[in-house]
Amino acid sequence: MDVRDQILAAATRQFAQNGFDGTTLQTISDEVGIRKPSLLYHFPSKDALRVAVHQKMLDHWNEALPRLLHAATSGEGQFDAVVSEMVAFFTRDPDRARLIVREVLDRPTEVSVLIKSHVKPWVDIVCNYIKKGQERGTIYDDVDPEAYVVQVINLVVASVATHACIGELVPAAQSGKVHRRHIDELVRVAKASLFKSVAAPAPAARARRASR
Amino acid sequence: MDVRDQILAAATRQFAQNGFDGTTLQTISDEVGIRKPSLLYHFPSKDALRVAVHQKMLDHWNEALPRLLHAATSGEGQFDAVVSEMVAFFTRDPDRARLIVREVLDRPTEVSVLIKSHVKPWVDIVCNYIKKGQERGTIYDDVDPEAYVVQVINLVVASVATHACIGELVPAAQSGKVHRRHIDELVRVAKASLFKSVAAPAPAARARRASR
DNA sequence: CCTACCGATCGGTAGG
DNA sequence: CCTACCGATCGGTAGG
Repeated sequence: MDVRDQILAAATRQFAQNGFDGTTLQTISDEVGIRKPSLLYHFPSKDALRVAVHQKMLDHWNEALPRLLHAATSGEGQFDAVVSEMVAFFTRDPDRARLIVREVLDRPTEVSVLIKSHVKPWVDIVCNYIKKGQERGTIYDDVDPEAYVVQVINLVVASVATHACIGELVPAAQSGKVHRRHIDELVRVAKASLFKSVAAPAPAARARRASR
Repeated sequence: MDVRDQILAAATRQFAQNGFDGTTLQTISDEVGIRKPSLLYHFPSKDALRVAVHQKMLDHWNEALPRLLHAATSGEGQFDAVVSEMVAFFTRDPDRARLIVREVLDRPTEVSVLIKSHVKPWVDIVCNYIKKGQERGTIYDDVDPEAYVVQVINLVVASVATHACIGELVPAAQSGKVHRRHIDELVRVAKASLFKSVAAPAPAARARRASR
């Protein structure tokens, strides 16, 4: 891996973990194994490094989103695909979620314009899908499409970002994946508040009931 | 208002807005109208000030929670009371939500032990209520009580904390309260994914449908 | 990519 | 509650 990518990786980790103001160019340089002025040769300022970190994540996101939105086409399957891929995207590297939440808190106005240009179009697509479902009668009539989508995104990102801390309230059902219960319930809440047809409980839920 | 409270108020606002590391004792002193060493007379260190800020919020919370949990006793009413009071508590001063989210990100292990001692007992109470509802048949069988409660708390706090930024994706239905749609949908999602009986749509939802 | 160095600002102290 | 001041560290530059 070339030096520039090492710097980006270290910066991403530390910005997510300790925040932008809580991170110094010194600690990033230390992690990479170079001197501070060498870092400033690759990125002209701390702020330029921050922008580069977020640009890289945005690129990842813009590449993943269209693929999954066009992958599935049938009713409930599409919804599962979108939510599952979102969860997968963030759980694969929880620092992504933490980074977003921090940026939303630190620079709300800047993130707001970025959301309107990059996220809004995708939200609208899912909204249209929900409205069609309402006309077809498969989706609850009193769902507020825009607000619903925003809440689900909010729920997924916040859930992953805070899981390391909050997740300990929900002990693992068994060894292995610690956050399966957490994520399963998230998906269940999102679906149960959207689709009229209550499908048969998922295997995980059935197993849980059996063990009580 | 005495000086100590002024310092606490200014610190709360700035910690929530710019984070702990993004706030300096100088800017807090400036807001209060005193010199930095005078601030350090009231609070021995920056960290002591942080602890005091969080202690004050925790006191508020510990005072509000038992009152509302014992206020309502009947089925769906109790749930509404708890969620509504939670939303009210945080929207009354959104900085409270931002402060919590920041602390969860900045000091996950410390917050974790605090949650286990101060929040866990209340979560257990709500969980028992959910389990009774499941036996009685009023609550969905495949709800995972602990995970559900954690997700709802997560949703409320994150929703309020990020509303200033994310909320702009959901334009106001009309003048006045900008976030009514946002909050209404939050409560709807929480309830629709819990209670089997789908009550008549709320007035707001009916009005929204009529306007389409 | 390094050494050497800079002004500014940080949290905190001395002393009144 | 103030003035005066401190060592440490910050982001960043000069120059090679």
